[in-house]
Amino acid sequence: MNLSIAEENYVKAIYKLQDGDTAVTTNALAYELDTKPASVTDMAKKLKEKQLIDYEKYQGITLSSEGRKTALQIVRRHRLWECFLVDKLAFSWEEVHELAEELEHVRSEKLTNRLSEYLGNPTVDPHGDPIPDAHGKMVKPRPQTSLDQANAKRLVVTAVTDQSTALLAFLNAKGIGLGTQLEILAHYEYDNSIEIKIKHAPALTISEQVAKNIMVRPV
Amino acid sequence: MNLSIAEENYVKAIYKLQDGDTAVTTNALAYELDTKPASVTDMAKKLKEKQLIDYEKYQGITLSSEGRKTALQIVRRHRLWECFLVDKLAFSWEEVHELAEELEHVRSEKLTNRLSEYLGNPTVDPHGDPIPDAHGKMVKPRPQTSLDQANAKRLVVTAVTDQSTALLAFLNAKGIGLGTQLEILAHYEYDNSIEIKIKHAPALTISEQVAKNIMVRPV
DNA sequence: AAAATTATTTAGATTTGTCTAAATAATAAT
DNA sequence: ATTATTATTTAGACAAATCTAAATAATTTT
Ligand SMILES: [Mn+2]
Ligand SMILES: [Mn+2]
Ligand SMILES: [Mn+2]
Ligand SMILES: [Mn+2]
Repeated sequence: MNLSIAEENYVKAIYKLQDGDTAVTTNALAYELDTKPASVTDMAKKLKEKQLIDYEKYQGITLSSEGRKTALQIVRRHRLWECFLVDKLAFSWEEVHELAEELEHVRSEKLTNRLSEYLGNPTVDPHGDPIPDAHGKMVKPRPQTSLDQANAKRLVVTAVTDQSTALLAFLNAKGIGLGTQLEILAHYEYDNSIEIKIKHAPALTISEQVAKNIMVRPV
Repeated sequence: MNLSIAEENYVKAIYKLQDGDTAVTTNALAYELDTKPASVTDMAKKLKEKQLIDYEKYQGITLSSEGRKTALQIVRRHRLWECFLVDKLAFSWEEVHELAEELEHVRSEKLTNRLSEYLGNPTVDPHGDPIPDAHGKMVKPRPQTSLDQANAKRLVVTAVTDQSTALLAFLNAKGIGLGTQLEILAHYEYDNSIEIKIKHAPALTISEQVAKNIMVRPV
């Protein structure tokens, strides 16, 4: 099956939005891909034709098993390139998504596998997201919760769910990255902000919105 | 100026075919890009509109100075990725052109420059072709001639002009690569074939066609 | 200098991916 | 149970990149 770049982007977006077997809505997909619902409907028909998705009028979209396989390959390439950019070319984590968005469309299994090997077959990308292996298998991430719901006091950052440049740049500024260890000093119930302390740095307070997007596990 | 992948491929092909200020013909470009002359004419109008080429009906195509700048950037990216694939991912020289043909279209100066730096700012690619620097400047290659016209007896291979997989695979089989030192043992005037000797290997005879595509200089 | 050949361009279609505006379906509010 | 709102689809259009077939220009041969 030879997919265009546009088709690949749709398949990847559906994969991202599909939670379990809940169908993805036309509007959600349009918003994610920064396009119009009418365009999504058009593409849905094409992807159904190619048997990458299950789709019935007004019923939303789910990936077929073929579609899921395809999505995992694209995600694999995306995350491997992100690793390359960060580990080898010294890009920072907020710069790589956009570039990987293009690099992911170079469809060569040999290239992908060589790249993976060259990087030491990494299992997570610079944002803490798991990287599918050549067969589409991902390591099950160790149990993690968002920072706003963490019980333990001493935590380590394992991933970031919102990967917008804005949030990542904010976290950079505050010295928070993957692997950063932190301690919860206080929860303020007024706005659900959280006071945390990172080693060798003054305590700081972060908003609920930020805390929701930081994944952590007990250290 | 935001160019599509198709437009970039045209600009690069024109750059490749244009020898000095001789105009590139519609047919030559169609053949190079594996497309039809009618399509070339269509694209010529678009590229002229964008001021990347000079073009008048029936008069052929030449790059404008803007077009030349653009072409050099694409060539730079292409050749850097080829270096990456060979030097870092252990691809062999006949495999990389096709992949670089896609990677070259990721337009990020930062990525390009970081990649160059990571590779040690190479000045020639795996086929012996010079790599433009960030300003489009290339090292002037040291004087070289094709093997069929070489006078000296002891030579070193500096480049290959035909980069088809067929030729490169043939050269691999015969143990000939960039930097290979060889000695001319005989010219056979019957078919202009050449007998050569590479260190630690039996002598071999290569056809005129092969010899024409191997660039050498005296060792 | 015609005639024949080759090169190039035009005219008109097609495919892909997108859009706007209008129609219809589904869902929520009264 | 209507009505209003929201979500989705359809109809029709457009730009990009390509094609085939036909027309025209340029070049070469006789
Ligand atoms: Mn993408
Ligand atoms: Mn990522
Ligand atoms: Mn290309
Ligand atoms: Mn090359």
